[in-house]
Amino acid sequence: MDATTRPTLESVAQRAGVSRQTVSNVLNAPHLVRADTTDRVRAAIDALGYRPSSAARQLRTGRSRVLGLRLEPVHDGINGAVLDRFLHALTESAQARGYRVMLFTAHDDAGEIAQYSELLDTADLDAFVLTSTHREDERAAWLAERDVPFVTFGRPWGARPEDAAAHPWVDVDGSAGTRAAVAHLRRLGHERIAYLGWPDGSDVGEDRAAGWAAAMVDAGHDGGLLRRLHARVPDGVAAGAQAIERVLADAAPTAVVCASDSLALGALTVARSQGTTLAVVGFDDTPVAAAVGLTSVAQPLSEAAQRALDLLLDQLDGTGGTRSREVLLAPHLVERASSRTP
Amino acid sequence: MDATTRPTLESVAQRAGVSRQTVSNVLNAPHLVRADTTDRVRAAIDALGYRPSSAARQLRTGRSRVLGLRLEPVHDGINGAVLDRFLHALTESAQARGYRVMLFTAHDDAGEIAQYSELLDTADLDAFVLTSTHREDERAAWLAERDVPFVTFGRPWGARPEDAAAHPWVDVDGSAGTRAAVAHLRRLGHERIAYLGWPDGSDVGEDRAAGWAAAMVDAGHDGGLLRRLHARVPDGVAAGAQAIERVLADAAPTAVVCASDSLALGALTVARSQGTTLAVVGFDDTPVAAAVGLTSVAQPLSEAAQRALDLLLDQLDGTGGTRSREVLLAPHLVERASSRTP
DNA sequence: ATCGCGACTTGGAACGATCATATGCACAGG
DNA sequence: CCTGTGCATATGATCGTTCCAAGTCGCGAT
Repeated sequence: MDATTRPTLESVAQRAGVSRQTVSNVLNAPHLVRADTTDRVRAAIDALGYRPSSAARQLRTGRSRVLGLRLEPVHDGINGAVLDRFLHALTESAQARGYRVMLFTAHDDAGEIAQYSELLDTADLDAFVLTSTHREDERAAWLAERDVPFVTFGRPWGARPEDAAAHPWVDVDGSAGTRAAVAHLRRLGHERIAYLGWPDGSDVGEDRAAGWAAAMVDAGHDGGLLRRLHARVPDGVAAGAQAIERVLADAAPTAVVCASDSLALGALTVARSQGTTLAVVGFDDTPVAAAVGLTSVAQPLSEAAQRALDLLLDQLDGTGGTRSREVLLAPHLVERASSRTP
Repeated sequence: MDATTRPTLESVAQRAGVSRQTVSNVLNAPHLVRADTTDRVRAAIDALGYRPSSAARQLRTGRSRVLGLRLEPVHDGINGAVLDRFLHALTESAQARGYRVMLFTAHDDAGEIAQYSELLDTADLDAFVLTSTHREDERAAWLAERDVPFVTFGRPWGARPEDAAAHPWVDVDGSAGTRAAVAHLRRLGHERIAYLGWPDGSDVGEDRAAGWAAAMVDAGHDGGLLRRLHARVPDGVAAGAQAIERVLADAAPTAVVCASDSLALGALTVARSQGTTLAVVGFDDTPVAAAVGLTSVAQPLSEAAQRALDLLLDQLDGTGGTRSREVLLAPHLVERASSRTP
């Protein structure tokens, strides 16, 4: 009983009166070991407080049970909270399955790829989780080329249909989110429902805008009015405020659906200061939305993280147990005071 | 040139015409190797694209160059952004020094300690960074007892003076922050400056409140008025709004300093909706503050992370180069539209 | 010419796990 | 009675690095 030395497979084996390999089998291939031997070994493991050294295992197997994720700079803390919650859920799910999350930073995609390369070479990371996918994302191609398991949180955006199945991914259906927002507002009696979205070029933005537009067309609105109800501005509270003022003056909507809580917060501020009864719906259900009573489209981040992990484990262990390699989750609307009857 | 096999010390040594150990020395103890030999070895390393296996190194040395950090659940995304930015800065600094950050989650301090134990045993983590320190924090004692290097982001709060030097820590001087806020407001001509803080029991809260109180006493205000200007409410936007209404009615302040941006946002909302010219100063300079034009006390999070890392490296390598084991950083005020002349 | 010394280099052992292969053993079939 | 089969367990080799003790080399001193 030397308290200073960590127990190893060898010392456990000695105590249980078996060999190294038998102890290893108890842990990694229990079906090979007879029940009574297993019991004796387990007792020895508990008695000594044995825990396997991941360094030794990693050296031998080439696997580390560690996932890599790039921590992006906090551009906008309002929307940044989305990734924060995803990260927390991912860490928790991974931990429950015996995996860890290791962070790294990079200033651009090329830097991220350089980090992949270094982490794979030195730390033997098992897989990566990519966020903020975008058009012509070279990161996915780089990893795929090298047969490194990975999932993206975000669809593979691209013009060609085969891009959609390029690699495993998890995403939230933004279009369904804005559609639900419109449905909610129409149920409350709103008809002229505006949309505050981002400028062209953002695929996520197009997706969210498309849901609103489709729902409005379904409701019988024609193209001319839709164009006047649709503002495209860069993300931000101030931009949202200015945009809603223009749209209010031009098209007199009674409600507005926004591509983000930032834009929605701007709209809400204007509405409240002008005493207007404009109903506002945001997107992402950030803590700010909860704080100011803003109805918002909530992404199921916890589930997204769980599913992303499943997709990874399928590639790593085969223990993920998923059917499809593409997972599109439906968001749900969190109703608060900002959406009321017109 | 076998593309399928990673280069090892051995293959580099062969190519350079030296032995394994010499290559290792070039990397870890360059002073032992003659200059021309070093050059040849370096050339071989570059030619083969050699990168040391951290698993093998870890197995031999018992060090992993990995830091552990508990990712707390996102209680309030407004203030949660503070830890988010700290984490980003920490990851970046660590990466620059050859260290990585590994995450874990836990539901309470006991769970966190269980994770320490497991991570130390299995993954040989080199050190931990603790956040959200509080009174009678058992985590620090557990780690200290086992001689595990760690730093806390947050002072060791405790009654006895010797607690302050219990272990290395980095913190931001909240008291100096609120003091600076009061000074700023007085410079603008404000005299009756209220304070929205948290209920008793939060050491961070007491610290911030103390700065305001001291500055007000310096300005010649007496205890009676101070008590009426000081509200204690749980954190949150709604709580902030209600509290400022009470204080406005009771003590008629022209400005208010808040313990958080959440409280400040509540105060600001009330001020704007009532058309009052109340000046508001928040705390933490979260992205929300920037978004809504709220003057706020900014914590130097990037520097805090850097200093925390230095304190760790001092314990690990001796390469941190710090003098003191306690680092108290001064915050600075970010002035925006919410603070104006009365 | 030999020795000693310092500067540099070398090969073996070790870290703690897993892989591949070998052995012991019980039992059934020829 | 011997052999083949299958299962449970044991043994040796290996992953790639660093530690350790011993080795080689050139060069000036004796």
